[in-house]
Amino acid sequence: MSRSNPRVLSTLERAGGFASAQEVYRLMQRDGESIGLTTVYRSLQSLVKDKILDVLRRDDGEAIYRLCGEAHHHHLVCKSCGETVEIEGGAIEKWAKVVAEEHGFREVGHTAEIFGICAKC
Amino acid sequence: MSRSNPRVLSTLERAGGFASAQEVYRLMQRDGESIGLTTVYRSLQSLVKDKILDVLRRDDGEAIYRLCGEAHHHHLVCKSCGETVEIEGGAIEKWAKVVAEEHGFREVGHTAEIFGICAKC
DNA sequence: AGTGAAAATGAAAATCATTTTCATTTGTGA
DNA sequence: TCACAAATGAAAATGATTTTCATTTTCACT
Repeated sequence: MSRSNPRVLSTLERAGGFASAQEVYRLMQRDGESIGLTTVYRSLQSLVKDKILDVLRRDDGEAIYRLCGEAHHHHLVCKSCGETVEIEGGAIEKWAKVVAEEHGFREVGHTAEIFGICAKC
Repeated sequence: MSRSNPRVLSTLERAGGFASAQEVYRLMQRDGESIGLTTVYRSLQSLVKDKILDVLRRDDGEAIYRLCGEAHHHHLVCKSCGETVEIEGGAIEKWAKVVAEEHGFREVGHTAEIFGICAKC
C-alpha cells in the first residue's frame, strides 16, 4: 500500500487548499522540491481515500483537490479580464443542503460560480 | 463554423437523453450509421453552445451530455448512478445577483450544481 | 448541368491528464 | 549486515478530447 508524501499535503495547503495534481507538482518543482509526478498522484489519491481531501472537477474535467472541512468558498469571475473574487456562499450552502435532503440525497456537495463583467471592464 | 449533425441529437434522445460522446459514437456504429468520432464531438459541442444540451461530468471526468429544457434550472446529480433531478434555484438566482452587484459586476450569470448519493444507491 | 466557394466530414496525429509498469532506492526489523 | 516490504519516479500505456488537413458535400448562381 502507499502512504502519502507529507510534502504533497503541505504544498496543497500552501496553495490555498485548492489545486490540481499538475498544479501541486509544478508548485513543488518551482520550489526546488524533488518529487515525481507519479508520487504526487499517489499521495493525493491516498489522502482522498483517508478523507483528508475532497475531489472536485473543473469544467475541463481536470480533478482538483481541496482540504476537507476547509471552509469552502465560491468565485465571482470576470468574463472579460478574468479577475476573480472569493465569496462566501452562506445562502448556497443552505439551499444545497435543503434541496438535496428533500430528494433523499446524502453525502451532499455542490459547486457554484458566478460570472459577469467587472466594474473595470 | 459548424452545425450539428441531426443524427447525433436523435441518437442522444434514443439513449435516454444522457450519454457521453464515446457512447453516442458506439451507439451509432452499432446501428450501422456511418459517422466519424470527430463529427460526434463537434455536433455535441455545437448543441451545447446552442443550449440544446447540458454537459455534466462523471466521477471519472468523462463529459456526459443530456437534453435540457429551456427553463433555467440546476441539477441535483447522484455521484453513484448519475440520476439527475432538475431543480429550481430561486435562492441561487437572488444570491448570484446580489453578490455580483455588491462587487460592481454586470451581465451576471452563474452555474450551480448539487451532487450527492441518491436514496436508491 | 457546370463552377466555385464555403461548410462539413473523418482519418490520423497531437494533446493532456491520469494510470500502470517496473526497475531502483530507501527504511526497518531481525 | 541481510532480507524484505514499502516508496519512488521515469517511461510507457491509456483514454478522452482536440487539432490538422485533405477530401467530399452542399448550395447559390450561372
